[in-house]
Amino acid sequence: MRRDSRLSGVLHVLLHMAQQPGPFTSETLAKAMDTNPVVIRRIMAGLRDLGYVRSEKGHGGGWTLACDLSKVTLRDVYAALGSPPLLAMGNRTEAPGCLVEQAVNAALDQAFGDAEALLLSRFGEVTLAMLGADLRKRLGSRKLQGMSAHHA
Amino acid sequence: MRRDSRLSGVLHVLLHMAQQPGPFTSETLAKAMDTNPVVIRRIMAGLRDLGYVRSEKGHGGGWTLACDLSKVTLRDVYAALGSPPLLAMGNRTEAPGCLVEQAVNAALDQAFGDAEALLLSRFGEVTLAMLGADLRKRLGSRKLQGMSAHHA
DNA sequence: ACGTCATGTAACATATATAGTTACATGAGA
DNA sequence: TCTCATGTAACTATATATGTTACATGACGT
Repeated sequence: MRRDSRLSGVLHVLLHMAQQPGPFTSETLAKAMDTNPVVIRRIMAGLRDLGYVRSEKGHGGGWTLACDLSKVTLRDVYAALGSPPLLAMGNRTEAPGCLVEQAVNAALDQAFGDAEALLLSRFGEVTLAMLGADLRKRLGSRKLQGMSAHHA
Repeated sequence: MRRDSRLSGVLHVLLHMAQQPGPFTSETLAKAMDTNPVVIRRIMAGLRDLGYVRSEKGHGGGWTLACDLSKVTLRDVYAALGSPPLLAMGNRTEAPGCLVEQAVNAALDQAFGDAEALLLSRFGEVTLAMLGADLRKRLGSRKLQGMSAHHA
């Protein structure tokens, strides 16, 4: 399987939602992401359970943001997904009897642990509000590009 | 499939080989690692191509170390495996047209890049000789444990 | 009440990558 | 020339993310 893209996907959804008031149906969001509504519900389930978003059934239902975007970090979102594995590599055997394997594991675990810690730390530094601000900046420069195209 | 354990596996092999003079057949090594000889040949192929080990066919053949263990780092070994993916996560789409996706990718790429760079850097700091020294230390304390058990 | 809409979820299908296994060709040495 | 060992292709097994279908649950409007 290709690499896990759920974090990327769910952030995409949240940022789309932050651009305009909701609610958004899974189908609408799925079309924007070129995927299936069930996939949306799947990756959003954890966020709903933690109260970052709300979902309503029936007419006028769908997904709504339910958190302060400046208080939720990528690390929170990652945790809401169930904290899936970060690294593609690991030890052959955990808690091996073989001393050779223990020596190898010790060295690798050190490096793996450092990398995971750094990644989580970086995730913790970025809020959804910061992502939104970056997006608005990108939207702004695109608008300017459009205008200069008009002028040209 | 569970996480890629080839680096762990090949280091295990190399450390075993460093403990006594070779050559070692794939079958011997496979038994020590509780796996299949073909798996050994597979993960050793890249190391052979780069000259870190040598392989000989026929009677008395097998695998031999062919490098200065103090000059080869985990990073070299990782590269010899073909530099497989380090991270289990990635972006949904590379080079997306959607600005939302671009904003998400930019944030994640930053974190992913940092983590990968750190991991490679850590790999580069550890030589096979250092692993061997750590192993001998572990072998030593096990021997002492055995002796104190005799005394008790 | 009833029909429609939307989520919730199970079940199944698809795709991809590692690991394990079998089979056989190649080549070295006794 | 027989045996041993590597080199490699091909196939199987397994795990996981993703895509899809089907249906139950519940909310809203008529």
